[in-house]
Amino acid sequence: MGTRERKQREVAEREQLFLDTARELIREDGLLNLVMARIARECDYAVGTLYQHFASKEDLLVALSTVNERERYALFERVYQWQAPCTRDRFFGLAVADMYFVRSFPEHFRLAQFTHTEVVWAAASPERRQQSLEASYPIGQMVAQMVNDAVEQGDLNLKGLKPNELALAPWTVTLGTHNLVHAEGMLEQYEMRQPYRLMLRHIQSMLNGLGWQPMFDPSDDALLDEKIQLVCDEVFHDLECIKTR
Amino acid sequence: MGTRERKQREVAEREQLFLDTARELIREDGLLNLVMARIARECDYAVGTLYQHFASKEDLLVALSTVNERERYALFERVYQWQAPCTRDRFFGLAVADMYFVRSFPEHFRLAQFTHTEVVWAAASPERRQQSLEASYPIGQMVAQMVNDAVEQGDLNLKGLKPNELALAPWTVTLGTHNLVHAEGMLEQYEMRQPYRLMLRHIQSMLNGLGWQPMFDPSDDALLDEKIQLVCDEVFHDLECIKTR
DNA sequence: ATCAATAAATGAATCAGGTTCATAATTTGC
DNA sequence: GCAAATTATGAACCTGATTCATTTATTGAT
Repeated sequence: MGTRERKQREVAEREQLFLDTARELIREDGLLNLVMARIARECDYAVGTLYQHFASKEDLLVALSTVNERERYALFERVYQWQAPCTRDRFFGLAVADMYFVRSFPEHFRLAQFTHTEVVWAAASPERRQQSLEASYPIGQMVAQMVNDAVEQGDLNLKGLKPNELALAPWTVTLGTHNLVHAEGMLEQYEMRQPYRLMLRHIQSMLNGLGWQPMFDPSDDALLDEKIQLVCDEVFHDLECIKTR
Repeated sequence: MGTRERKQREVAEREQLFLDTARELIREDGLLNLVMARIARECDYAVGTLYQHFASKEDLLVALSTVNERERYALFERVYQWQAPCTRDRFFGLAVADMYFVRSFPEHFRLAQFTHTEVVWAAASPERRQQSLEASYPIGQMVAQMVNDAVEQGDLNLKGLKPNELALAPWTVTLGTHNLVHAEGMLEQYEMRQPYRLMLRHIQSMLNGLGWQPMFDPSDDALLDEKIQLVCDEVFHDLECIKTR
């Protein structure tokens, strides 16, 4: 009989329900206002049941971040599979994918930030931490592979860096941008609009600086639009196109 | 009589004591373990007295972040005053200054991140928020001025960007790096060592990408050392030189 | 179908820490 | 030296995470 596995499936479904509800509550009230009892109540379960799934609030947050990370992987994977003729366009696609990701999971950036704090990280169960790392690891591998592809095509010279070390450069640009976008009052102060469009432009400047061929004129707004559109059309045709201005 | 102003000074001194103690406690136990009662106890005051200075825990954190920000301004200011012959070296000095800053205030990055969260930001008093913005504003002005200087010298072309928009590029690189360095288990996973040295190299690549003259060969380790050393010697001679490897 | 054993669910009780506020101590003005 | 005003105090209150004794449901054997 499949009683045992039905049971397991039910448990897994409930866990997903808890996580989905938590994400929704975070979206509504913010990460810092998330209340465990509220999650349980919304799902019509007792707090104790919630704690049967998650060792602590931190444990739940790491689990949630892991789910998001898998979703991110899925988006990056689509770019990875994209048979673009130009290695640079393909890599640039990752930055665009990142924008699709934040649109769907606007709270992920802050959440990931939070879960990777020592205290929080330590308060999650070892299994959760393991799963979290396992979820983000392949992203790094994929990115490294795309860098390697470019090197093989002769479009890029590592100049002594490891693929991941080179990829760190654009990574910091996206991360830093998320950081600023989420910082209340920060960009407003300097009257910076369209931070994400600026991000894409700066990514292009960065790729220029890394010597990734062919060079790109970052001041050519129309060309940037074109490159963004290319990714939207060829990789994310089923999703509503992102807007950068 | 100077009774009134003596009183004011005493109050200001106590506020500083609270803030210094808070910073120390955060350094010891981490931001998330900061306990208001503990701050008061360490300073031999009652909690109520602490709350006479700060409207809430968040208010205290914003105040602390502001103090740090002023310190950062002081470091940047030194770079700004530096009469370097090369506008690019001078701008690069800001990134080096940032490293001096994180060395002295290792928890500032996370703190600033936290205080600029909507909930926290909203829970601080309007005056604190105002002061916080006022503390970071001149940094932006200074950076923008350095960009303008470079444009005037003919070392840089804004290509349609405002000075702050251009400066955003290296800013995101530093911010993203802090982010990753503070993310438990993240860089370790990809075996990335010397993240801050990589940061400086990537900053140089970014400046190349932005077309800031003269160009720099980012693969030249000795040259990078030289540029770092230059800033340490000419701007921060009184401080122990930072190490990037 | 019934019963004992086992597993799972429950939510009241416990505990930690932020915040308040009535009371006590101190300072001020006269 | 005294009343009023100011400031300091910390016990009490409140919210929310976590636990665990009790209740309820499931399983397996007869």
